[in-house]
Amino acid sequence: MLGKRSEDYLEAIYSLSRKKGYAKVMELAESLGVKPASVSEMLDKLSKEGYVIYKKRMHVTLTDKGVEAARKVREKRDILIKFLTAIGVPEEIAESDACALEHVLHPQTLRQLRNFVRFIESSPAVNPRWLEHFREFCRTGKHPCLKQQR
Amino acid sequence: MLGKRSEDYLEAIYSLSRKKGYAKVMELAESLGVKPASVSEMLDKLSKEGYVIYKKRMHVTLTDKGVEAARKVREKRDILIKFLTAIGVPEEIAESDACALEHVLHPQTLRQLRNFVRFIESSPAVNPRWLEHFREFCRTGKHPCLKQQR
DNA sequence: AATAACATTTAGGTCACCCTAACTACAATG
DNA sequence: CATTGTAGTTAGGGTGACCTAAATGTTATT
Repeated sequence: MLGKRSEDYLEAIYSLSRKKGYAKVMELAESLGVKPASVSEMLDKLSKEGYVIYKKRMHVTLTDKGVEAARKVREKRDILIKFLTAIGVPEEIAESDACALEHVLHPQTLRQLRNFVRFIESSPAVNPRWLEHFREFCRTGKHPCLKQQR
Repeated sequence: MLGKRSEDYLEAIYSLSRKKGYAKVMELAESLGVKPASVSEMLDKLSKEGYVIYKKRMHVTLTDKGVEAARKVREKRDILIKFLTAIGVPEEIAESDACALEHVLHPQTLRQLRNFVRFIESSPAVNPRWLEHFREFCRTGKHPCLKQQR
């Protein structure tokens, strides 16, 4: 089974490939915050496991299996980013947290998050009332519906 | 710095201590899903680092430092559990996911999650309208406000 | 083509955790 | 009080992911 970190590598290869059709060791090292030696190593593993096509000193491409895996990762990540930014986490942080989160969540949990994101997105208004309220709550610490109470 | 797994150990010790005032190796192994040998080892480490008081073959207690650390973990976990169950993740799963999540989240993310939980809790109604709507959305896949549309 | 500059790989570690198997301390019971 | 069972420890390994330093292959420049 695909280790947690392997998924990150696949996703990184996927992203980098979108432009040029392949990825290089250096770029991967850079984008994963890791030394080239580690990438080299990991690529061997991924290639043995059939996720990438990789001959030493050549560039990397994903196999079909690899693409599929990478897509799944991307999809999860997107849900998480959307959710996190919706509740007011700054983009930067949302992205890196999403990265970390996607590994550990139970599919059911992910399903609910997906639901939640869809729920927000499918709301009649661009900013549903309650989301507005939430934002205000974050600013003021008070639920706007309780303003005049107490 | 306290490794991810160390936090789990501290939290487990904390929980087990609540009743009897201390924890035993076996219980910890059990509750962490790990063999006693591993616990023994970890306890040595935690004690060297000043989080627990532990003499071989005696029971374990947390130092003040240990309690503080454990409390932080518990607090994070609670927020996460509340949030996850609020969006409809089953209790069981929410608990184990919360466990995994607490390690990886940026403080800012956690802050927003905390906000979100408080927001829900401080709502005038026990079940705010939108939460009802969300539940319905989960069941039916449709946003209730759009019922008669298209 | 020779050399310099850069990209990649290899070899040999480290670190945090976990495991098994064999051992030891201890308490309980006959 | 000797025996047996249980809790805990030790020793020795293993794994995954990372690193540094020293090759080695590749490309570009003169």
